[in-house]
Amino acid sequence: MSESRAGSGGQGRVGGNLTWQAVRAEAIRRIREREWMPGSRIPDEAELAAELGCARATVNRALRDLAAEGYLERRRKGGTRVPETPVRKATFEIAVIRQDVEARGHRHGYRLLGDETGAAPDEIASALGLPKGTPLRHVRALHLADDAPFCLEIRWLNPELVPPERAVFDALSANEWLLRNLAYSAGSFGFSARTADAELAALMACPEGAALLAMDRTTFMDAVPITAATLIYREGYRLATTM
Amino acid sequence: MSESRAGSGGQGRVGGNLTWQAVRAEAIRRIREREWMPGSRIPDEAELAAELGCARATVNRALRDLAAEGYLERRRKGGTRVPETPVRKATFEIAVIRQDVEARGHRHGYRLLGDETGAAPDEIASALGLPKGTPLRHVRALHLADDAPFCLEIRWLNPELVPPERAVFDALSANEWLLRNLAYSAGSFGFSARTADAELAALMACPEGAALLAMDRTTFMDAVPITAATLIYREGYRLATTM
DNA sequence: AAGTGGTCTAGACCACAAA
DNA sequence: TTGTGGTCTAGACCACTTG
Repeated sequence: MSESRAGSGGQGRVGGNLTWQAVRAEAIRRIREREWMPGSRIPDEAELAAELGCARATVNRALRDLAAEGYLERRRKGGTRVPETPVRKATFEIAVIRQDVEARGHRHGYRLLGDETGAAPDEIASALGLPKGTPLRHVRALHLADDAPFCLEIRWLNPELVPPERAVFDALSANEWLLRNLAYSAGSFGFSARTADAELAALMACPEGAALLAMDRTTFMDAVPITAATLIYREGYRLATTM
Repeated sequence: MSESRAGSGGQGRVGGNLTWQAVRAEAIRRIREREWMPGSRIPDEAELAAELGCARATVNRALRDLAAEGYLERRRKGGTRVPETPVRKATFEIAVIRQDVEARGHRHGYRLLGDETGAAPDEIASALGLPKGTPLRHVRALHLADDAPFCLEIRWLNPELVPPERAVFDALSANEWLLRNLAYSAGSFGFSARTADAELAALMACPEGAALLAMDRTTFMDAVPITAATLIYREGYRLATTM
């Protein structure tokens, strides 16, 4: 999705060569001004290249980028179409919690709450594709921002990949250890809202009944489960990104 | 990033040519196995191309893809590095609410709750970069899934771009009208949790005090504000994606 | 069967930022 | 200044899918 978007001066011609950003901009213009109607097929790459006066590869780069952003749909032999109702894509940056805290101008603190290995709850095991009752390492920790609770980290770990002897989370959080030591290859995550029960309220220093943002993730390395985690953020937390 | 990830049989050689996916896979392997250490610089494109036996453009495509995913950091003249603490990127698909409902196997329903134009609250005006008191169109609507409340849409609209005469939201939601009619070029969005007050509880048919997931967005077309919106989802809603 | 996008190559020039 | 990534070109072959 359109990285630097720099080019020679920004866009347009460079002595006769159109940049892919310029092609992209022209395509967006045509979509926005209904020159290319929703649902209709647009000219193929070779045609556009000839019309715009650039190489087909340049057109390809631009249209591929737009397809990744949801502006276009492309299929071999089927051609390129403007979607009836576009599904726009937005990118989130999943940073380490410590960095998140520091980026907000706070001092990061960390407290390990618990770390034991035992049979995983059924829902966790199934989310990781493991048989019921598989032993997993269960870690709970609290991240602080200027000494105030910021994020509760609740996690189940594959003990074979993250053995208690090798990976100690007294000072460095599992969140950070994993990101540094295990490059995951696949996974999923989601957002939901959760009501603070008495225990949560005590931990997060918020009123019982408060609404907290929860983010859950599962990650795998080549189909081998690494971890299932839930991160519960302090009251009022907002996770944001730009498009 | 990394679209189809197909290639000739998946990856690897095609009679002597490495695909960019194969180069990508090899790079990930070297990162994961610490052949390329975190923080260190990796060989430049020309070197890798020679080593792997492919064109530099192929290496470029692979490494550019990895950089977009957060696996690598690239800078001109600075070379390509493995980040100390990677910031992984994940992509969300922002679909029309109706499609979201239907994708979950429900029948979508819609009820317009209100539509008036008046001075915007200060916080809304400032989020859109408008002077205090700018008149905006204020629309509220409820989306239903099988007749049960699914999502409350609260929105402020730029009346010049979305005039009440031209854009009527009796049957088609503003959500869908906008996506169909105004391609936005920039914006931001965020997630947070919100407690249901009495009014919200009544609208969403949930207990007062329930935790609801809220998503807020602002969108612009070439720096011209289009809309600021808050979508409040039913209790228990989870917005998910994969990486 | 054939059309369209997906990708590779080899060579070239340029922009940017580090040395 | 100069090394490294960013991009363009022209030509080629291939893969997927639709007719």
